[in-house]
Amino acid sequence: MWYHVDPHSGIPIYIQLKEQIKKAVASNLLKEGEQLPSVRELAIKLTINPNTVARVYQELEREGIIETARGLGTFVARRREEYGAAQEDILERALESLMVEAYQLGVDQERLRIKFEKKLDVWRDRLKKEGDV
Amino acid sequence: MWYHVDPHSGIPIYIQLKEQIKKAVASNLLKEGEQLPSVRELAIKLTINPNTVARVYQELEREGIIETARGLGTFVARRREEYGAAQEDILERALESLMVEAYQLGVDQERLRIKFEKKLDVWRDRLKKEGDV
DNA sequence: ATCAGTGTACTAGTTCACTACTACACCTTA
DNA sequence: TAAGGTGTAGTAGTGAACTAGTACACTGAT
Repeated sequence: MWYHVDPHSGIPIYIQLKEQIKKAVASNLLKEGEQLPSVRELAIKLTINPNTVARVYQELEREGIIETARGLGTFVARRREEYGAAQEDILERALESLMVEAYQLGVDQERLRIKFEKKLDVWRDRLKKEGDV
Repeated sequence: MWYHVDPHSGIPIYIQLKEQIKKAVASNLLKEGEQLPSVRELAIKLTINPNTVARVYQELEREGIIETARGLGTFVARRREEYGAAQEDILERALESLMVEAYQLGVDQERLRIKFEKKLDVWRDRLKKEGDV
């Protein structure tokens, strides 16, 4: 639908596509259980190789974001609820990167907090817009 | 000093080193004007090629984080204070990535906020510990 | 059983990221 | 002006990342 990809951007095609799908899922544009376009269909629409789409789907499946069934298609997985040490660690690093980035950009802490809160609100709205189930 | 690097980690050496330096600057372990180890010195300590270190320094200079002078050495630059549309954009993306990541990890918004605040405090402490100038 | 849909495996080629070797250019001090 | 420090430039090789071509395997409906 709204997927698009630029082979000349320097960023690998499969990364571009993967990020778009991840974001779509996280912002509830793609809802739980919803079917994604087939490997071939998407490949044709984006004029890329089916294997490239397949790779994206495989990686997303390994990350537990989608589920795929041979002969049937690919679907958005149920959101995981568990939250262990590994997740904790990843989030920790992500936050640290954000701090470093902000500093490098010349953004002071107060400004960062405001930005963060604003973004959090936006996200909350997106998730609530079509309350799932 | 505390730099270390693993050639077998899968992550490029120059990325590892660059991130360490960026983080050191952002957390005020490396202060404004402070001199970094020379290309050769660091290369020998880490048993890597001088050019790899040089690449790190070049990229960091392009990002405005350090300043380099032929024949003299390399130094931590003054922190930039300007804050334009480009910066705004980068920060925006960083925040968005964080939201997506958190969602994927199964972290709800409230928990994310708490984590964020905690991290912000840690960072504030680091910056204040040796108030510059 | 057959068909038309789905995802998958295998293979291979091309590009480029990454690192290293070597030699050069600049600056400061004595 | 010579020496010893600094960063830099050019070149090259190895390997892996990325994508594509082609053929296979599974599923559900007819």
